[in-house]
Amino acid sequence: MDHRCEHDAAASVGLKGSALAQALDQAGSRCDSDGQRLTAPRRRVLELLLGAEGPVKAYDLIAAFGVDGEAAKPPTVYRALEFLERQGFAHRIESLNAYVACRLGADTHAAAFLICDCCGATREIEPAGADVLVASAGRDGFVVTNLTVEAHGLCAACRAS
Amino acid sequence: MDHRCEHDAAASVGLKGSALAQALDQAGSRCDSDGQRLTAPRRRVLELLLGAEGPVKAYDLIAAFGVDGEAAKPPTVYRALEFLERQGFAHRIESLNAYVACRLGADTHAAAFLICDCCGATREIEPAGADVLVASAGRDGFVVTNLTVEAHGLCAACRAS
DNA sequence: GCTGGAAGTGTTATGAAATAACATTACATC
DNA sequence: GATGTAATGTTATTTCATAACACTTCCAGC
Ligand SMILES: [Zn+2]
Ligand SMILES: [Zn+2]
Ligand SMILES: [Zn+2]
Ligand SMILES: [Zn+2]
Repeated sequence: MDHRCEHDAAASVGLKGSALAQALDQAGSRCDSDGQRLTAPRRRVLELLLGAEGPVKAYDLIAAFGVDGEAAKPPTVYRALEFLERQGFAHRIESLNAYVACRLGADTHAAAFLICDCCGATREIEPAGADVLVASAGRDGFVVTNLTVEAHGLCAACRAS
Repeated sequence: MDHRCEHDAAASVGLKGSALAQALDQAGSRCDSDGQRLTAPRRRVLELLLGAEGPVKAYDLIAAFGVDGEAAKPPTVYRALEFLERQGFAHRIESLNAYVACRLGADTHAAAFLICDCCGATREIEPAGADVLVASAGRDGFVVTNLTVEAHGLCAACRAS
């Protein structure tokens, strides 16, 4: 789980400037049409996630929350994260105790991640094979409402070295 | 995640008596042939997991550790859990912060769980579709060493009510 | 059998992650 | 502008997990 090598974490680059503003506006629009409110703290946490280069710990969000360097109170951030997750704007990565902005857009969806245990790079992927599992569960009468897949391993860069 | 209904958690029944003893002996044998040691604390934690009816929290293991009702120290149990997971005798369920004995036997393997958010029943299943995902990751140069799938939803019993 | 190193354990203390509980404020609807 | 709901602010606490270091057990090689 920790970085055990000297590689650049080739994680998805965080959004900046107008790209960031645009992504936030998009989120705002989707909230509007869904009857949801992208309030200030929610927007701020999403901004931090979108701007980050990889998964972010809750307490790092808490520390970075205030524009003036002032920390937030934990519930402020945890509530925002809960909302963002519910709306499909963010995912929690259970095996890291960390959070990422969704990079696949669209609605709430099964989340799948490839997590390099060497450099820490984390990539959200289409959950290939998820339909098979959901169908298999359905045959037993189990209805899946939420599915998470977390694959740990080594990325191409770290394997090469 | 909490029990929100009055159903019996139709979880896998915990092992007792000779079945439990046999399972522990089997684990011991497998450790022997693998050059591993199923020491007393490891064996005790595995015993607690095998005897439980579902996922168990680490601090519940800590509290139940002493046969005389005396609690263990956290590192004792966490180390044992780490070992049991490494050997494939137990799994950590990330989305519950809880641990279960592996019910599929055999070696270390991808773990998949169906978790009923209503009654709490948790079932380990064969990770259908996992091969597809691993193959897909492999095409990108990512080698999966460890895969976890956690599906939340409603079990047949809870859906029926 | 002694011995040296590795693996495992005991113990104390601390750190990290998340939530409970309750007061207060914003917001839409009537 | 009254009313109810959703969201936020704030304090405190709970839950989960690990760091650090001393001590013991085990086994291989002498
Ligand atoms: Zn996503
Ligand atoms: Zn890597
Ligand atoms: Zn298993
Ligand atoms: Zn159920």
